[in-house]
Amino acid sequence: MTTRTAAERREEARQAFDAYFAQCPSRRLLDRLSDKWVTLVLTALRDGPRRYSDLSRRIAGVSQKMLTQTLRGLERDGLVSRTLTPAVPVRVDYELTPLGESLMPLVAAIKSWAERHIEEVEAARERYDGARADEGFSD
Amino acid sequence: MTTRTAAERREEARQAFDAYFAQCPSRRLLDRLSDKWVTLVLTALRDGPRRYSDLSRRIAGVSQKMLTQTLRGLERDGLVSRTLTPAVPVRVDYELTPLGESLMPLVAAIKSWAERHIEEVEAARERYDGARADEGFSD
DNA sequence: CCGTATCCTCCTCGATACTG
DNA sequence: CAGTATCGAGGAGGATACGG
Repeated sequence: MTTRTAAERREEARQAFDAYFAQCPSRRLLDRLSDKWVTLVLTALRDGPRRYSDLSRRIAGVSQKMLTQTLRGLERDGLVSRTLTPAVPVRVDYELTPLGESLMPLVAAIKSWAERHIEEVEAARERYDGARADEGFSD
Repeated sequence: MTTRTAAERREEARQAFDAYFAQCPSRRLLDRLSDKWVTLVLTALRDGPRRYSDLSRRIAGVSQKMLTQTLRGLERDGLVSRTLTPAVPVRVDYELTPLGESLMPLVAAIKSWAERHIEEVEAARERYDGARADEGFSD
């Protein structure tokens, strides 16, 4: 039996792997942090609560959709808390939770590595691109 | 005078911000690490050099395209080195550079935070989703 | 064995318009 | 002020086929 082709078996393996991979804690964390707006929002909240409109102004170029979506995600994950003050007009404040705070050292660590090593990376990149250019493409 | 609309000014701001943001070292690092395959490749190389075909087997579900693309990127950034042995058939080995090695503690730190706090995140998530469900959507 | 080139499909994100 | 709803463009990534 096994009328499955190699392609089919591969496909199954991929799906099983995806399912497993989606559960991986480090992966979930990286997926969160890698989001373009997440670290910016977290950083904007570092010094205390901020209003929605405040965040929207401080974080240049963010659309309403992405800001809301990002905040919702962070709230859902318990990294940020949302406080609604029912007045007219309404007032909404966002703030880091203790869990969110505990993440900040990690952000700092990333920042630190990047600052210490970015020049090496840039240099490597130029070497690499330079080498490519040499090996003649010339059309 | 500025005949620019608010939308136009916003667009300019966004582009300027994008350009600035793209330069940010932490961002570049996060963008690299967040790539689905990067951490897997780095981890697969942790214990020494590996052949291309070896990596392709160890990393379930990766396509040739993505594996090559990932390795090229890492090589370009100086995190991984590529050694070609001209035989028939060819043999290619990949290995972490010292720069690449220096990144591993960071990966470990992420792994560690995730493992320590993932349950809090999951719990928060269930609370959040549960609360949503309560506030009656019932269409 | 180690790739590159092409096509094609999701899926994310921004723009826009509307609501409590 | 603080969102939600909808739509369309663009890019990332997989399948497939071919080259050194």
